[in-house]
Amino acid sequence: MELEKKYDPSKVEKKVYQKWEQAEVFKPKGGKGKKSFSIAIPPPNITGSLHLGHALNNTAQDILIRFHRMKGDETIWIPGTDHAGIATQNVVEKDLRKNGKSRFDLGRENFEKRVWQWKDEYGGKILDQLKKMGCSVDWSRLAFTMDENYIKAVRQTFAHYYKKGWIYQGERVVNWCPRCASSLSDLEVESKEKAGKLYFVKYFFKNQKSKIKNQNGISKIKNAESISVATTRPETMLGDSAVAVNPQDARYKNLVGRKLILPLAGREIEIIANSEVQMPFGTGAVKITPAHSFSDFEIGQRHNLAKIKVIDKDGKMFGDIPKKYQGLDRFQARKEIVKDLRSQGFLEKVEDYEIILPLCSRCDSVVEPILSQQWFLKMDCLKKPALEAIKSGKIKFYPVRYKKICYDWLEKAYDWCISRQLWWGHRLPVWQTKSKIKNQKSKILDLKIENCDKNIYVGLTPPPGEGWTQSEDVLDTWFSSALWTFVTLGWQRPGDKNKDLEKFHPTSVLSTARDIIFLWVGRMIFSSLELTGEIPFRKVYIHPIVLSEKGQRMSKSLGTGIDPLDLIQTYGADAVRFGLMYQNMGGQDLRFSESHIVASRNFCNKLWNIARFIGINLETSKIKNQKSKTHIKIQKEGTKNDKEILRKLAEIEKQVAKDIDGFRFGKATHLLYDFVWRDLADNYLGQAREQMQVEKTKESTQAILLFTLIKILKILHPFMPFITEEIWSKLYDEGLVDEEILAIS
RNA sequence: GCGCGUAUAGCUCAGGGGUAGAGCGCUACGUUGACAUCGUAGAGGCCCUUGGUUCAAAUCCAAGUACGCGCACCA
Repeated sequence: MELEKKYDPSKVEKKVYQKWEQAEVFKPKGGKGKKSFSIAIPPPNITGSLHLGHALNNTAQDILIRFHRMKGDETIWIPGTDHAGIATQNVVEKDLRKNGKSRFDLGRENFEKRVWQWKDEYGGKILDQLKKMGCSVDWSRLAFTMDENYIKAVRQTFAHYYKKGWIYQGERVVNWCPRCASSLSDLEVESKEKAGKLYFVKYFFKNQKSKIKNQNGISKIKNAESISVATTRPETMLGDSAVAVNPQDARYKNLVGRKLILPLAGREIEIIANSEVQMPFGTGAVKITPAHSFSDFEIGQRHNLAKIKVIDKDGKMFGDIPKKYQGLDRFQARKEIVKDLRSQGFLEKVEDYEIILPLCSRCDSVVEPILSQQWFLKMDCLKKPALEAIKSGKIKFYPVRYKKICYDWLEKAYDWCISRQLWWGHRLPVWQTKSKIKNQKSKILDLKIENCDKNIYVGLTPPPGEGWTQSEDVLDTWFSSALWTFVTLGWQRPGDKNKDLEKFHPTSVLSTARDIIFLWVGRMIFSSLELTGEIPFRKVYIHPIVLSEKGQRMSKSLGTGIDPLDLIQTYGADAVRFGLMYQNMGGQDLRFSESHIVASRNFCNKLWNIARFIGINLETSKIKNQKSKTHIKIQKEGTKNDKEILRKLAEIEKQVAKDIDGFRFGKATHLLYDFVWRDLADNYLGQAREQMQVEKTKESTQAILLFTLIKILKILHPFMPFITEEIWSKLYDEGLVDEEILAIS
């Protein structure tokens, strides 16, 4: 067997991948008594290209898949991409802006077309990257969260919830991003601390009204009877409908019920008692703005206060407010209002204060709590079985600490705002009509439920008849990705592919990063349990997040990102895979160091040269004619060295299998590295050289060398599939192994 | 504020109750040897701090410090 002196991945990888594809080795192979093993890939967003985190995650999954496939399990790994509503919309808008255009210039329909173009381009790139990584996914089952059947499944799900009465429409305060012009879920909001101010504003009692109105100077109203409130957001005061104090607060006890005149606006508001007010904070009196604050909304509900909107969806002041503030940007308005409060004597003092700014996780704009009409999904009934599945251990977490994190979130999750005011995504399957419905009980054919209610129709297809308009809103992107494991396996899809669902669901493993435990993992669990009656996966593997060597987040804009494709080009896919796993020791983060990729590249070459050494020293003609090529009589005849290497080899095989099973990829690669380099190359190869000089031990040593090579290729294959397959093919060409393709041997 | 994670060589990290380990980097030497993507030799460590357990602690326990992450409506 002749091998070139150096292993050159660029000559091998493409060829090998094509060979696998042609032989259809990635498709599940059934058989009697076969266990099934399945993974649905966390579908990458179509926003751009894959980063090192994806490379790590996909390598981990490919190791699992290849390991089980070689074990003889019926194995499937489903690839796909996520339409990623708000994220994708934003990148496409950004792209448009380069040409000075906005989505409004295109209009909704053309904008959607544009995003589909984007999807074709970038979705394709992402899939190509999976190939370059060597991922053994079943391409015949490629999925996208906006495939035709996926759309149908999403609508079916919406209708299902709606029928159960778990979806409702309501006017609530939601996180609103003025730039994205959409509502956001809590999980899409990031909090950042920032230096700000705390403004102390005097609200005067009603009987002082005339005095205030005639007021020009500060001195005159100084003695007027007033109550002081502290706020970080004075611009919202125009929407105040009360001032709240703690009923326990001796300072204000007697003032409850008194009327105040709202500064600048001149409206009358009341002092109310609320036990949630923290007495030590500020002045102990807090202004209540039900339309622009989550907590104030709650208080407002309880006290039946007016919800006065003063900030519009574009972030500008509007509504029933003094003319001079109309149309002002919210931050400009704050300046103006503070100025006016000061000049009119309402501003008592200003203190420095660290405020927590809510920011849009997609575009970094300051999020505005705004009262608006949205759709919600009730969590009460959905979360119970999910909690049970986690608690009971039906779903296991690796590392185990994430179990509690997921459980705690789910336990206190409240109703999920599922509507978004975007153009890209699954439009709500809700139609409304202004005209009176003649036949209130008109049956809905495709759902067979009576879902006409308040002129609302919910169904898979538009309702019969004229005058219906579909909701402009789209669903939160996680509403659809929550269905990923079972929709990709054919849930609600007619035809014979539904066998997949039976065979492969629940999936075996979900491998993902910790930052989407809430967004995705939790929601998959309750969605799957409700819709299929099954858990979506048995094990959840949470892999470390890949940081730069300095500990920063990998990010293109920071210049800290590393393109896995560049690494693959330099070092080869196997080296990138092995190097990433070598660093994956199970911590919550991983500081990526290229030195380990270098080491892995060298390791590949080491392996190559071990094979070369063995190839040179084998008398292939002899072995070829043996019935079983790896059959060797080592037990009795072996030297001390032989026994030692074979014992270690057996140990490694066992240990690596255990480690893969327990998601200890780092440990497995360390073991393999040390065995191959130290025990095999450094020690045994030298010993073997000597043993082969002696006629008595020559033949058995050759047999052991071949046996060890074959074994180690198999053990290493899930980690470094290309080089092992290439060496294997050389062995096959020489007639040293029976099976043609290592990946399924 | 609450919770979680991490702390070992210049860097990235293993290990683990009893002489401190790897890769990368660095220094010196070495190509007839499967491999210079290699080999041999070497420099380089209060194993975060303080207590506790122990014959013995880098390791186990507790507290502290630093850094990172997550959650939380304190206006």
